[in-house]
Amino acid sequence: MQNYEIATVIVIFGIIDKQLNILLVNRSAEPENNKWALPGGLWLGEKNLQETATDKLLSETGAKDVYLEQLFTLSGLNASNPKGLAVCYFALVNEKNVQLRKEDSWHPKWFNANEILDLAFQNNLVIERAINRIESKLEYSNVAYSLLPNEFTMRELQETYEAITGKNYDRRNFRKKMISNNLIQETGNLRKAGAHRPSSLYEFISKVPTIY
Amino acid sequence: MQNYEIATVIVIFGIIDKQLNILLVNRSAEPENNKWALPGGLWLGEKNLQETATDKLLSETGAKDVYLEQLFTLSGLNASNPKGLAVCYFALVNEKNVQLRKEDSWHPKWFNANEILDLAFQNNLVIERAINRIESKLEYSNVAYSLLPNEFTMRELQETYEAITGKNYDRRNFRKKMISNNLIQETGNLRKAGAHRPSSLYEFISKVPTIY
DNA sequence: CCAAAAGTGTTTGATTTACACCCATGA
DNA sequence: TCATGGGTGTAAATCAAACACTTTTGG
Repeated sequence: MQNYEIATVIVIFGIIDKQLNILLVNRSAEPENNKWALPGGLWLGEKNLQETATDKLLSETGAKDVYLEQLFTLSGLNASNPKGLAVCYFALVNEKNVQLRKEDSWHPKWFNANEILDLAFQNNLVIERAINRIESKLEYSNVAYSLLPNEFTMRELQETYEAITGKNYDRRNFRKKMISNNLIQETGNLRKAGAHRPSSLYEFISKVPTIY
Repeated sequence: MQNYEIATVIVIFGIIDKQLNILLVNRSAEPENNKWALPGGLWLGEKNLQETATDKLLSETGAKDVYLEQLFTLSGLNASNPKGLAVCYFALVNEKNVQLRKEDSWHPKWFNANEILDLAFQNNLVIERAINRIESKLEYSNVAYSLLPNEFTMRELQETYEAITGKNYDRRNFRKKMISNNLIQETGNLRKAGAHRPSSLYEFISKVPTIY
């Protein structure tokens, strides 16, 4: 008789070159050996689920205090064991703070979210749902804080939003909307960056995840 | 060493006397013996999770083909076993079609969602999240189909919405919004119900759950 | 003809969209 | 002084909210 096999799986998002990217690992073990897959690990029941996912995220990226939200739970994680469960999460990290584990035999690597190949398990489904979720939370929540540095320009914020939704926004309207949202505020600092007017820097008013 | 204990738990909503109600059972077993709790059962890994929840819903209410959506998964289901997981669902049923199991020693019973007592496990949290989820889906999805009969009046639809959100709507604006939503259509039938103008009957155009 | 609920349209305000010019800086 | 990106305001359109009278029926 087979035993329960419970895994946490994380869709880790980052923005690279103004594009939404996802961190994948190349499996060096059966099943699905040598296929690209979402990072994850077995849940042993020693910690709670959220902590397990947090730990996995930390070990994979070095990222702490980032947005991490549960997506859903899938059964049939693994075709060879019907008693498999995958508890799926998604996380948003500032790619600049990420240290990938070069020595890792699983070769973690960023992939453009719009060009994801055929992944192991049901990972493509998980990614699709993760992207839907982040898009729907973008407008009314502060999720994006976790993708950006503490201070950022309005343009960087806009580019982050555009990377996620794939849409382009009018600069003036975007600014008005963001400010009227009461999610961000000016820090009072300026950033000089070349032969043009310096830009004001903003920060998120709250960095506490809002879960619905 | 303790073993994994994985349960599915369901928040079953119905409208009774124009109020949002939730089906609870009175536990007749340890742990939390004699406390009210959400219905649920152990997942044995024989079927997938959704089917397990569907089966539980059927056995508890007799309801089939209803809206059933996964909410989230909690660890620490059960204080005595850290390896416990609760995969939580919520379902919407038309209370008129429900047959509670009178002979059941767990005495299933409807409770007004606004007057829920102190429940076993983390069930109060689960209910809170379930109510949030249903409210946020109400406006843009067809979830309500599952709470209503196939044909219903505009007023019944409005009362259903009001029961869930706790708000009152203007009849004229509500009607306009519902029709412009493209979720419902007139069936062409009328219902005569007393000394007043008969009401048109409506139906949901689609009864396929929309999951985001 | 009266009581009861169903059905309907318009006006107002709020929100969202579209759109173009001036500002501060470095080279 | 010029090129570059940063910053701002207004008009039009759309959407949401407020609001009251007429219709159909049964008794």
